[in-house]
Amino acid sequence: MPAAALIRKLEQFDRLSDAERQLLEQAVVRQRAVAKGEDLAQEGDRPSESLFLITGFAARYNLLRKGKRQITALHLPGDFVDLHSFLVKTMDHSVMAVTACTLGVVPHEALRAISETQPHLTRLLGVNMAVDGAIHRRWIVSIGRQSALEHAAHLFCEMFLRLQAVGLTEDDSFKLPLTQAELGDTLGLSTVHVNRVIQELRAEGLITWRGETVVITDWPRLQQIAEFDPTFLSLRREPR
Amino acid sequence: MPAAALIRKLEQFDRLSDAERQLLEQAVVRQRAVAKGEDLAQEGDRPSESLFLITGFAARYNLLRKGKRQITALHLPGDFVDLHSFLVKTMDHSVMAVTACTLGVVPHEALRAISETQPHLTRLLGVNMAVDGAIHRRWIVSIGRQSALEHAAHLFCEMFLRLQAVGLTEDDSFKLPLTQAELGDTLGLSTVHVNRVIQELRAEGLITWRGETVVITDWPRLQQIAEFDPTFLSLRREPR
DNA sequence: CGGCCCCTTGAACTACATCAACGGGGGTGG
DNA sequence: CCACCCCCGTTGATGTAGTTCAAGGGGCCG
Repeated sequence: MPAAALIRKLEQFDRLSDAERQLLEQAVVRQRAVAKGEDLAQEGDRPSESLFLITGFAARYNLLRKGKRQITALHLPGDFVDLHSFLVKTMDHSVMAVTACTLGVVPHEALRAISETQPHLTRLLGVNMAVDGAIHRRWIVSIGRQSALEHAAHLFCEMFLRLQAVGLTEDDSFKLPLTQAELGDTLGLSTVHVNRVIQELRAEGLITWRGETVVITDWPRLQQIAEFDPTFLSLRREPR
Repeated sequence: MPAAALIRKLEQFDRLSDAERQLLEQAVVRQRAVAKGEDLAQEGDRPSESLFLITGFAARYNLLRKGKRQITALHLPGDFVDLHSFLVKTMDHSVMAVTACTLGVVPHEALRAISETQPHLTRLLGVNMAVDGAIHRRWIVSIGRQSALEHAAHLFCEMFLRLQAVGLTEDDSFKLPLTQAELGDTLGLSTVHVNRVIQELRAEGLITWRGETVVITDWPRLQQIAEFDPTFLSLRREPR
């Protein structure tokens, strides 16, 4: 069932019919494995297929002169990493495998076929893109107007809820397979400062983070510091 | 022809048939005028219609505790300000009229009808959302990893090309009806620093900006400083 | 004529960046 | 199996881009 992760993700937004589930299964023509650190796609590419994560973590990023890097999205199982490439044709960013990943491959022809005959499924893929956009906007707010501590707190809240929605949390903990340098490129901070912010979150008793395991030890206060409001994730199932 | 601005915008991406143009005209059930400074929509709303700009400038924004504001998108004639509300139901941000605006009102029922029977038009609305997302990502890169000067330069490049695409530039100049405070909320900077950055752009001979009129006096260098690559705007017409 | 906005300038402050260095753990090659 | 080394987290010291506070002046609207 290579499409299982994708189906679970879309079912966060609305119920799928059996027929729709079956169509999604058929749309996944093969799987692809990518090693940690490899690129799944690169800026400037004009791919003929879109990819979603079955297992692993991936990140969209852009590079600037002087080697600065900004990560613009983090993706986890069930997420499309480049659904938009079906519509906008040329990639405006690269995508890297943060951990080893397995991916489901959906040809653009299959997406086009869905868009021609499956309005409801098409809308759900649209919801998917819209939620990506909502997350992007919330990141803009965090980078633009919150302190490093608040911003980091917000990211932990977001990752917790997104992982919980796909069954990848355990009680108050989850796996976060990012280095502090990668987290810096996500938050727009230097590695050194990320380290200090993490230590402050720990010292305040808000989280622990050893190895890959994050434990949220004071959710209410973390949420309050981050000014986290989960609405933007659209994690409620309703008719669409 | 209340839908004219919208039609022109969608035709940036691909040709429309006469039938499609007519459907868009019918989808606009009325117009709405909003005074400068008023909100067109507010965070938490669950609107039953989407709005696009016929004339004027609008901005999406979020407020934080302590009154900090971040603008997450600037919109100009032809742009939907809340197309996603059709799919995600509840607004995760507010929208304000930066200038007096006239808006086209498209009921969600009309969008649903289009999604049921007009796959090509539906894809073009999807392109619209995807480009919004691409702009969001580029803003994340600018806020996160570029200096205030580079970021401001990038915004001027972006606004110039987007306005040019809808015929609102004249040679190298365009109207930018933003105050420096609003620009600060867009760039994630204080008003004072915006003022200094603008002065530096002027001193370097890159732009002039008096009243509402911006003139780009050295496009190549402005683009180079900003690391501006127009690809993310998808301003090429191709089959979708 | 009065009162706001809005732009502008100066001065002091601070959050975060940069530079430099070290220790531990895990993988790799000899 | 051991040794090396590189990546990753951590800490200290210093530098700086951007913030904050304060104040004045010009234009436009009531």
